[in-house]
Order: sequence, then C-alpha cells, then structure tokens
Amino acid sequence: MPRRYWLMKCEPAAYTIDDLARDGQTSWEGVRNYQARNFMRDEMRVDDGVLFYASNTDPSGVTGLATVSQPGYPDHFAWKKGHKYFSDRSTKASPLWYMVDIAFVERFADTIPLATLQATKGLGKMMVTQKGSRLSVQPVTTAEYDIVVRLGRKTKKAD
DNA sequence: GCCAACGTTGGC
DNA sequence: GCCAACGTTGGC
Repeated sequence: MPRRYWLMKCEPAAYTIDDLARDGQTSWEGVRNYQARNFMRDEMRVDDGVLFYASNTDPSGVTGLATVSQPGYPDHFAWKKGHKYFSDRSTKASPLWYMVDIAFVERFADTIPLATLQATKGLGKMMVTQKGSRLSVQPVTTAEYDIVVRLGRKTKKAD
C-alpha cells in the first residue's frame, strides 16, 4: 500500500501548526464523526502525509504539513466522565471513537487560503474546496497533496 | 455573529 | 425506517 494523504482540520483556538511545531507530536482526540473516525481507525497508516488545515479563522487554509505517527487507537478521552470529549456510548470493551497521533513536518511561511485552493487548477475536486464540506478528516489524492505542498513552499514572503 | 449545510437524534 | 427538530461546523 503506497503512502496516502489526508487533510485534517482544526480551529486555531484549539490547536495550531505552531503548537505542533512546539510539541513535535500530538494526539488527535475529540473527532466525533463516523466518517472521520473510520478513516482514522481503518485507513490511516504510519507515515501517511497530512495537510494541516486551520478552520473557522481568517483566512482559513492549510498552514503546514504533518505525518501520521501512530495509527488509529481508541480515543480514551471518550471514557473520561466530565471531560469535554466524554461519550457515554464508548466503552473500553467496545470503543466507539478513535484517534491517531500526528507529528510535525513543516510549517508554511504563510497560510494557503481556502480561496487559493479553490482557484488552483487541479484542486477543483478536492473535498475541502467543495461547498458545505464539513468533514474534519478527509482523504487527499497524491496529485492534490503535491500541488498544495508546492503552493505552500512558494508563498514565502520576501524578508 | 449570521446562517447554510450537514449530521444526529428521537418520536412515531 | 421516516423525517422533523435540533445541534454543530465553518465560511463569510
């Protein structure tokens, strides 16, 4: 199975690419959507590439790159009563929610705004550019990933 | 902060 | 198992 690629969304108020650069690695708990869970539980492999996407901000867009460092495992925050990610339908015997760990790879000099993604040839079918696309963990094709990485590396501001 | 789009829940 | 009501996401 060749390396695959993903896009993972997070609001900057919760976590940013700078936080990941500082931490080196982080767990991706709190995803409470079945489609996204299935990707994390069943499909993500160590070393898969991740586009780190900042949502609900100005501008929203891809802020850097990460890599999957730990494949799907039960989201134990779902078992913590009182925790904001607590889910009473998930048990240790039968976990409902899963998460992965990701590791920092690269921070882009500038965010690639959603509008740029939408306007870029080759990204017209990318899931995040579709209207109403809310999935927080999305598959990305190799071609799309390569285009986004190229964009990210040439947005460097003159210093 | 608004609200459209979407996912989930729960009554029937 | 339908679908209305509700909650959430996330662009703008």
